[in-house]
Amino acid sequence: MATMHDVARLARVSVSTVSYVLTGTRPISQATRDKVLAAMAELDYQPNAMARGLASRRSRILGLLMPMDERGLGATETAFVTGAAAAASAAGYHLVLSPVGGGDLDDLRRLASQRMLDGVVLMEVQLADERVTVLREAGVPLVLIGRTGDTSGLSYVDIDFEQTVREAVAHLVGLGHRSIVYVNHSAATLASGYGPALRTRDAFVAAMTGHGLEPVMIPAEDSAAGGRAALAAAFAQAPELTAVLAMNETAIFGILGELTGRGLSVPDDVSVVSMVTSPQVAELATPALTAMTSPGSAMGRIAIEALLRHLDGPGDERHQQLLPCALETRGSTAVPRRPAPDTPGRSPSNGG
Amino acid sequence: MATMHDVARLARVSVSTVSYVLTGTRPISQATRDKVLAAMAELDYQPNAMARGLASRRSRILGLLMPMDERGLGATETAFVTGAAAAASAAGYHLVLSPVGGGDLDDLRRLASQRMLDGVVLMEVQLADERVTVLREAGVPLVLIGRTGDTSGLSYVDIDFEQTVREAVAHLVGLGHRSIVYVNHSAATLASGYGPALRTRDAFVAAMTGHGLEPVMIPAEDSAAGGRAALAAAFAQAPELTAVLAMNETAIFGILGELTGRGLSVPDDVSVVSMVTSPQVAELATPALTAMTSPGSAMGRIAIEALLRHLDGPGDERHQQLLPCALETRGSTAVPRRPAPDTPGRSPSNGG
DNA sequence: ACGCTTCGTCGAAACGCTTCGACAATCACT
DNA sequence: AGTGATTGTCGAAGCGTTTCGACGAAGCGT
Repeated sequence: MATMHDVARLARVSVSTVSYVLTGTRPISQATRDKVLAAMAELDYQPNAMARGLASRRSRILGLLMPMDERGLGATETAFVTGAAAAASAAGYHLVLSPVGGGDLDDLRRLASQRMLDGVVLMEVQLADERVTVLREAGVPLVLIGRTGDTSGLSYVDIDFEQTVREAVAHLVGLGHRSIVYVNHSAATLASGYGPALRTRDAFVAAMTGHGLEPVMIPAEDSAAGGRAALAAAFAQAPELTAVLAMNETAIFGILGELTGRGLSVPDDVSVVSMVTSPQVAELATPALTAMTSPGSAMGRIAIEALLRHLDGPGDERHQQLLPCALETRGSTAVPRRPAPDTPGRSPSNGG
Repeated sequence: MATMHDVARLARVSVSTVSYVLTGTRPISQATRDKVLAAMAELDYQPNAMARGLASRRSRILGLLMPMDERGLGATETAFVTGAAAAASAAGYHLVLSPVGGGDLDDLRRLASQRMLDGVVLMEVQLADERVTVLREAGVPLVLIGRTGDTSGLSYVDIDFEQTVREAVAHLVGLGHRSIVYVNHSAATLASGYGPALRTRDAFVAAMTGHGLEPVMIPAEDSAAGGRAALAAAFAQAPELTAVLAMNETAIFGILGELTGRGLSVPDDVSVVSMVTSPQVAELATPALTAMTSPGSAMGRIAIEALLRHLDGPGDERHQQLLPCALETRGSTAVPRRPAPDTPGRSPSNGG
C-alpha cells in the first residue's frame, strides 16, 4: 500500500505538496500538480482514511442511525436511505447505516464519542427521544428525520402529517363518504410517544370535526392479524362505515383480507386509503391502493444537505422542514355504494 | 474531549500503561489498573477511533455491503442485517451498512482501499460478481452471503436452494399435485446471472423430473403486475396447473390477486408455496402462505463469525456453508380439488 | 547469594496524514 | 528600482493511539 511519502518521493516534491494537491487547501502550479497526479496514478495511491481523519479531525463519514425492527425496511424507508446515500456521495462523504436499536443507548454514546462520525441523521424519532439527548450531549451535528416534541434548536425534516391527513380525508369526503375510520399504529406505539401516530390521530380528529363528521380511530398491531382485528373493531364501533384510512403498511393487508372475507368489495362497499406509502407497496394490493405517497428519496437528500451545511458553517441556523405526501388515486377508493345515511343516531356533540 | 494523556497524567502513570489497561496487551497490576480506570471514569474518557485505527491498523469496523434497490429490504434481508449487527457488536466490532449499488465499482474500490473496513460481508452476490474481484484485489477479508459461480478460495454462507426446492416440490407432490408451475424472478434477472434464480431453476427441473413430472418455469417481473402476467402465462402453458411455487416476494401478491380475480380459490383450486420467505411476509397474504422460511438472522451471524475468524487467524481455511429453508405449512396449500389427471398428453421423455 | 525468568512499567518511535509558519520567486504598482 | 502582496513550495510539528525495547523489581531453583 503506497503512502503519501512514496508519492512525494516519486514526484520529487514534499509530502505537504502532495497533500495540497489532494485537498486543494493551497494553490499548486499546474506542472507540479501533474507530476504528483502522475505519481499517484503510477503507485495506485489511495489515501488512508484513518490517518486523514486523525490529522484533519474530520472522518468524512456520516451516520444514518435507524432502528431495525423485525418488520424490515419498507420501500419508504429505503427511499430515504438511497436519497441520503446519493447526497452524501455527491458531497464526497460516505454514508454508513448503523442499525442501533432503541435499547443500546450506551452503544450509541460510544459511537458518538469516538469521533468517527462527522454528523448523524436520526430516523424514526420518538416525541421524547433519549437518543437525541445523547447525541446532543456528545456534540455530534444532528439532523432528524421525524421530530421530537420540543424541536427548539434542532434540525429536522419530517412529513407534514397534518396536511397529509387533511388531504386524505378531503378526498374521501369529496367522494361522498361520511363514516370514515382511521386505523393507526398499535396502542403500545401510541403510548410510547411515536410522533407520526400521535400527529395523525390529532389531525384526523381535527379534519373530521372540520367536516362535521365523527372521528373514529382504531389502533392496530403491525401485522396482518392486527389489521383484521382492527377492521372487526371498526365495524363494531361504526357499522355504517364506508371508508378506511390506514397508516400501517402491514396491517392494511389484513384489512383488505378481512374485507374480502366478509364479502365486501373494495372499493364499491368500502374505500381504502393508505397513508405515507410508497407506490411499490400500493401496487402490491389488489386492487392497487389509493395512497398518500411519501416524499421518498427527497427526504433523505434534504436531511443530508442540511447536515452538511451544519458541518461547514458553524452558523446556528436550524433547518426545519415539513414535506407533504401527495395523493395518488388508484383503485381502492370510489363513491360509496350505499348512500351516506344522513348523520347516524349518535351525532357529534359539536355537530353542524 | 479527554485524551489518553489526560488520563495518564491524572492517574500518574505513563500513556502506554493506559493503553495496556485498555487493550490488555500486557499485564498490569490491579492497583494500577484501578487508578487508571478511575481516571478514565472521572474524565469520561472515550478512545479516539481514528487514532486507534491508525496506530493499530485495525478499525474494528466491518462493512455489510448491500445493493439497495427500489424495492426496499424485505424482512428476510433485514433479519440478515440484524443478525450480523448483533454478532459484530458482541465481538466488539461496529457493523456499518454501505448501500453501494452495482454501478459504482470505483466507489467500492475506494472504500476498500482506504483501509477503513477491517473486513466485508457482501450481500446479493451474482454468479459472476465484479465486486468480489475488486475486493479480493484490494486484499480485504471477505465473506459472501450468496455465492459466485466459482467459489474456490472464497468464504460464503448461502441458502441451500437445491434442498429447499426439493422439499417444496416434495410437499406439493405429497399433497397430490402433478402440475406445478415455478414462478421465478424476471428473465433479465436470470440473464444477469443471479445465483438464486438460476439455482432454483435447475433444482426445480431436477426435482420435477425426479418425480416424473414436467417442469414448467415462468419468469416474472418483481411487481404485482409481473405476478399477474406470470400467472396468465402459467395457465397458457399448463392449463391443468394446480399449484404454484414462487420465489418472488413481490410478484406473489400479484399471483394471489390474479387467482382471486379468476374466481379460483387458494388453496382449494390452486395451492401456492412461497420460497425463501419470512414469516412476516407469509402472514401478510390471505390466506397466509405456506412457505420455505429463510434462515433469517442466523445467516448474518454466521457470516460475521466467519469473517472475524479470518481476521484473527491468518489461517487459510475457508468457510463454506449452506443453510436450508424450513417448510412452514400455512393456509395456502392443500390437496388439489380436481384430481390429478393421470399424466397429461405430453409426458416427460424419461417418464416413470 | 547467584543467575534466570516473569511481571509491571516507562519512554519513544511509529502510524499516514494535515496544517502552520517560513521563505524564495514572481508580479503589480508606484 | 523599491515596496508590498501573491504564489508555490518546503520542513516540521502535531493528531491520539499502539507497540517495541528497555529496565528495575520480584520470585524461583540451586
